[in-house]
Amino acid sequence: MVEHSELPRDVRLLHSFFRIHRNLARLARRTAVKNGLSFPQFVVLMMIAPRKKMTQKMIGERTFIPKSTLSQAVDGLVKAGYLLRRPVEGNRRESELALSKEGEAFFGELLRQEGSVASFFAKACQALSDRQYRLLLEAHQVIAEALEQEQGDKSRC
Amino acid sequence: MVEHSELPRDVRLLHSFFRIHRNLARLARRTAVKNGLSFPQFVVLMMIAPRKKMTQKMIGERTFIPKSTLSQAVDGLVKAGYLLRRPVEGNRRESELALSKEGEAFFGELLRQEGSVASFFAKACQALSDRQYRLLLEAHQVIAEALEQEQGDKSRC
DNA sequence: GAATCATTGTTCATTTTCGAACCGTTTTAT
DNA sequence: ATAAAACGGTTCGAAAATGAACAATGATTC
Repeated sequence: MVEHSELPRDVRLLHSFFRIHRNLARLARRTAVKNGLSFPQFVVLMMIAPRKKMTQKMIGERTFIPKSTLSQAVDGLVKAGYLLRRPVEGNRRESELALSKEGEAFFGELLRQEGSVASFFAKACQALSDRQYRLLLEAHQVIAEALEQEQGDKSRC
Repeated sequence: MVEHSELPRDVRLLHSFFRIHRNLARLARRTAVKNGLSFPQFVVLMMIAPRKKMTQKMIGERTFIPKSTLSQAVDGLVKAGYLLRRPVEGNRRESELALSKEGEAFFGELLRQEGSVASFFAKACQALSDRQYRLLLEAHQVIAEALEQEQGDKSRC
């Protein structure tokens, strides 16, 4: 194992997230494929599920999925009957996407499957104390905001 | 904005990581492409940089990059002169990969560029207190271990 | 109100990634 | 010692993801 403590703080933070990142990607992809979804499709459902409806534009802004990819992913989900697509009222340019009954059932079931990403996070969750959990979410919030700003920072920390 | 606090703890944790995940993927990909690397190639360098040398097998185990993808990524890096490849001593099956002088310089420079993933994490880093930073790494360690075990958990938390 | 510009989403050609079959090497079993 | 199985890595065809050009709509300016 590499001696991470020798690395600068920022690089170490990057590595820490990278490790989770790779695991998340691996587990999410596995869950998606097992259920006949592409990875972007999984991301779209993940994003829309708690809100029930969103515009395609909004999904693009939040997920950073390139719009050509997004367009195709959404198209597949609509054809599969998991999403309902219609133009936004009073704006024929944007599309509004809503989770269908079938989509809701499908995705709920998918997350509940043994071996799904969610099941692993359930386990991870149990390994954290309440306090750890709360502080983790707070820290993530701060970090996400930093990553979503326009410019990075050259100075080390 | 969705009312995340209504979601179960595990799903909320998943969403929290997902947000960082998408940002990390976006920024890392941007940094990679800007420097003529594919995403897996970036991951390989990221992994090998602090250790200087690793076997290809080891990289595969830690990154979860499919071996066909990994093989091609490594091949490109070798051809570009960033990695040195030779069979492991006493085992003609595995290959040992080492960062070349050029590779080290290249990757170091890449991380230092304005707008690189690392620069964004430097900024994020500054937004955290020492205590937050320490607790974050601890929590990540616990979570990564849970994700890397064989089986997930069906029960909620 | 016509012309120009910006925005949202789609299409399509290209590039990237992946899984399956495969090859050579090492290990295990008999 | 030989056969069989396991392993690490590569190759190659198929599938997925991407960027660039485009079409349709909406906003802005003169």
